Amino acid sequence: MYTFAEENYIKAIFKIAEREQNSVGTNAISSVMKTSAASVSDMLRKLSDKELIHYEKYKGVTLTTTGSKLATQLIRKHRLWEVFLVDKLKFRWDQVHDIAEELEHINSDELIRRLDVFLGSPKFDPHGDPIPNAQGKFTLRNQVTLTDLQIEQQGVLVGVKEHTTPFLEYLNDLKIGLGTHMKVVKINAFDESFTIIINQSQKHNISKKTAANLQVKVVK
Amino acid sequence: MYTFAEENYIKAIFKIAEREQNSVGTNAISSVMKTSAASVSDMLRKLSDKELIHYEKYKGVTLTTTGSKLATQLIRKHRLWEVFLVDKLKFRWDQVHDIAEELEHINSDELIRRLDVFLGSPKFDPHGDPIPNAQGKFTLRNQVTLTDLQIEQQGVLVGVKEHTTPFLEYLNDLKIGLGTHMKVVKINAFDESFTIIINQSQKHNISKKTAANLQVKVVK
DNA sequence: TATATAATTTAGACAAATCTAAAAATAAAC
DNA sequence: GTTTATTTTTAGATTTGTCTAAATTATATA
Repeated sequence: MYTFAEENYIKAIFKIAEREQNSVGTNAISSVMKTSAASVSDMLRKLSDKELIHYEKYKGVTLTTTGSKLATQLIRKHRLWEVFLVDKLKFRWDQVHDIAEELEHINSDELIRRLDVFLGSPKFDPHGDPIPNAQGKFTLRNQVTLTDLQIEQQGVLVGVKEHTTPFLEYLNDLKIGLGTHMKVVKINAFDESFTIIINQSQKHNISKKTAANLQVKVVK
Repeated sequence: MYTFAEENYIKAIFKIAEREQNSVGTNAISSVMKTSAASVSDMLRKLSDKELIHYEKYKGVTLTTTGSKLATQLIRKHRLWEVFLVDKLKFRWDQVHDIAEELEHINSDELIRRLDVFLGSPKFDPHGDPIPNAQGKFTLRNQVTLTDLQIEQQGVLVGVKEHTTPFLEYLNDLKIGLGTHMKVVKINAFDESFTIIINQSQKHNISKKTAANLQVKVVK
């Protein structure tokens, strides 16, 4: 079995590799893990010894098949626990990340199998992120970020890229949540901010940065 | 906050102190924790520095108020999670101890508060052990071990002292569980074993050791 | 009570995960 | 294509939790 630290490194590597296509560098990991580059170097040697990553000094790393499976199973556990916390324990979506971060390290395949059944085998978590199945396969979905929409185009919020409490609380304040209908009515040349109408009623002005973190399914 | 190791030591000390009245010795702890006495000595110094235990070298330890609160909260968490695993995820009572042993270290008061509500604020866990409330108070119950019963006396199983899988599986095989009615029909002089009738039908012979691990509420 | 036995602590070591400071390798700039 | 800057690794320490072996203290026995 793996330590919490090892599991967290593998998750970090997976996440970085998801956006940057090529191999993952030490600095990128140290920034995600909030540790020194030296600590990362030490850990990479260990992860390589355990055959979770392919590692060549100074060349960055990629996950092995084993490492990749571990990462998707951790993500599966994290997201299933988030569904439990929101659906069953009635937490808000902005409260669940840190608790799930601990719960994902609980070690029992049977537990996750049963939790999945108990929750009705959900395909997406409370932030709209897909939950990989037991084989590590993610459900794909047609989605774009709000910034991809033109004026007068409309979408339904299906996900958020950023999971931090401040961002989610900001969306709560705006009464924006998964399922919220949004129509772009103006893109402001000066600061590239978006003026949107949510659920055919409330008008809001949101920054480009905010819009870039909203994933929507286009509707006509 | 405390490390897993520290929490496990505090739980061990609490459990030993529960049965032995006086202060708890290093060897007793090392035997429960399956570590060397030397490791225990090291840890006792740390726990004492953190004011979780009263410690005088060579004199054994007792929990401070802080230590005692920590112990009961860990027990509360452990037992609530066991209820979740059995009631909601449909695990058997012999499968839940090890998983709860991990879950009890998850750190969120709000999580436990909500879990308790979700489960309907249960007062006993799947093994019949009382669940301390948020203030650390245990519900008491009139109970004796089966060995305290005389011939022809009857009881209902309300708890088991031993939580190991082999013991609980043995009880499963005998169709003995919480709520099972049992009547002592014979105490065998030779090996002190008990002959009992369960649920007015099946007759079983169980060892004194087994009987001593069954907690019953006397019925007439 | 003196001595043997048991319990406990100390000494010294090790693995895991981290750090800072310094060295080495790679990439960027001129 | 050197030189400079950046990235990465190594060296040497530290903390936590553990170990074995040796020393010390307490308890039991004769």
